[in-house]
This record gives sequence, structure tokens and C-alpha cells, in this order.
Amino acid sequence: MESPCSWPENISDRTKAIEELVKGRELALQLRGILNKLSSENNNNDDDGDGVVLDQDLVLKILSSFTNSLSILKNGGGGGSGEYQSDHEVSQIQTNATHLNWDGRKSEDSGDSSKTSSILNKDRRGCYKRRKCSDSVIKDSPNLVDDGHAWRKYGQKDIQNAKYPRNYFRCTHKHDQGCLATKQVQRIQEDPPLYRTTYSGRHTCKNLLKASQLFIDSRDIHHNSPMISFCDDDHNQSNNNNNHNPFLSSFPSSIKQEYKDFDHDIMTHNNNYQSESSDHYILPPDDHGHQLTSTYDSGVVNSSSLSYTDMGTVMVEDSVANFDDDVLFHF
DNA sequence: TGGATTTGACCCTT
DNA sequence: AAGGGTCAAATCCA
Repeated sequence: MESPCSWPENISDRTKAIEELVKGRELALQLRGILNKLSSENNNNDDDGDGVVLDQDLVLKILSSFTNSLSILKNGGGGGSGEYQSDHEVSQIQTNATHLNWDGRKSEDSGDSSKTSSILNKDRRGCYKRRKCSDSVIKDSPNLVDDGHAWRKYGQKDIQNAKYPRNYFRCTHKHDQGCLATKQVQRIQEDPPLYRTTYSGRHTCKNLLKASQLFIDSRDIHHNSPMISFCDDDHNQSNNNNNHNPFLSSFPSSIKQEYKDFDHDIMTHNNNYQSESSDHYILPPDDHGHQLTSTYDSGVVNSSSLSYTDMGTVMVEDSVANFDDDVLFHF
């Protein structure tokens, strides 16, 4: 199957794309030269110099964009630079690819299988694809971060060379709302405990129950941030009272159930997580592309260092830094 | 009793 | 062929 997220497999097409980009960069360079000339003239006249500076800034950005694109294309595109992989447009393409791969799975029971058992009568050939190019967000965390969505575990696998099994979750609303979001959770380190959560797909479900109980951070609402805030007047109080956790009190039982029998160790750490009072929780990207936030806790931001992996995934590694106020990362 | 979890099997990608 | 992602029957649980 042709993957919409693949790079031009036709070498000549790719070469043409590079040629076009080179041409564009050359033109931008010429434009910069003209602007430089204008700038020096304007400096003599001391007249409207700011406008030229802005123009030059724009040209520099254009040049940078061309240069990045060229370098990505020449490197083959797969493990490109962060400049490329944070690109919302490409991310959206990858998401579409994911959705295409996931459609119509239930309709595959055509019954024309040659297999005899009741299970084998369900011919699942071609009914799903490994999500090779899906956009995903990887989060490494010392504890399990509840992202506010209702997940249902649908599988667990022992992974080769991995000490701990990988657990597979899909959105609870996959069937009733067609939400295609999934996530994988795997413990990757014993001491200190470290869990890797890989979010794939995007939530298209309307989680009305939870939405009504959560308060979207108004400071970020214009950016369609996935940031969910639990800020309230007894913020400090909740920090001092581990028994009061907004997640535990607000989420329906399905959320709490999610990790209940996950793994004894994992649950232990999850409980540790749940007993921490964090005002913000990291959510997977929404329909508008990659948007990550750091979590804010008692004036300490559990910030995340971002890096990029193959296939356009985003790595988020927890670290802690002190900030005076909320810090939101969007990209 | 309905929804969630477990787990073996199936199937795709590499 | 191996590894990994998903399905779905069996089982569990509130």
C-alpha cells in the first residue's frame, strides 16, 4: 500500500523537488542582496529603516526554511531534523495515513475464508496495518501520567530484548465514536523506574463527561492547547493533601481501572503518581498538530526535553526545572 | 449483566 | 522467519 507519508520514491521527482528548492533559495538570496542594498541606502537617509530590517528578517527565515528542506531531502527524509519534524503540515499527513490504515476493520468478516474454525473464519488479512508512519508522541516518565482520556487495554506483548511487557491501550470510544487514538505503555527501566508511553493517533472522541469536569487553561485556549488545568483555589491545599487528587475524584471509574491490574510494580508507581498533585497533565497532540506542554507542580515545572526520533515521533523526557510561572511548550 | 481485562492466535512488516 | 500490533473468545468484576 502506498503510504502518503513516504518521501518521493521516484528519484527524479525528488531531484526536481531539490532543484526547485535550490532555485527558491537562490531567489531568496538575491532578494536579500537587494534588501541589503536598500538597507545601506536607508541608513544614509535614516528613513524607514525598521521596515527593511523586518524584511531582511523575513528573508532570513525563508532562507532558513529552504536550507532545512534541502538538508532533509538530501538526507533522505526519514530521520530528518527537528525543524522538519515539528512541521504541522507533515504531521497532519502522517495522521491521515494512520486513519486510513485503521478504517473498516470490523467489516473484514466477509466469510469467504477457507479456514474452518470459528475463529479462523474471520479472515483478517489486510484488516490492519502496522502503523509505520503514524505520528506519535513518546513520553518517558518516572511514573505513569494519566492524560485524561479513557483507555481500554486490548493487548500485552513481551518484547524482545525488553525486560518488561508492552501494554496496548485504545481509546474507550473507539467503537462508539470512532476514536482512533491508541497508546502503548512499557516499563523501560527498573531503578529508577521509568515508563515509556507512546501515543499514536489522535482523539476524535468527545469526552463530554470529563470535559465538563476539567478546566481548560484559559491562558492557552487560543492555541488550542491540550493542556488541561486543575488549577483551583485550593491548589496549595491539594498539594498538601495527597488524598485529594483531581484525577481520582474527577475521572470515571474507567480511568482508575485502567492501571488497576496493569502490573503490580506499575500500579505501585501509578499510585505514587496519582498521589502527586499536579495541576497540569500532558496530553497527546490534538487535531491541530504537535502540542505539548510541561506539567506544573507547585511552582516547579516538570519540563520536558524534546527530541525527535525516526518516523516523526517526538520524544519527551521528563526533567524538572524551576520556573516562576507556567511554562507551555508548543511546536 | 454489561463492560473491562487477559491471553492465545492471527496477520503484517521487516 | 521473527517480531510486533491487533483481534476476539474467555474470564473477571462491579
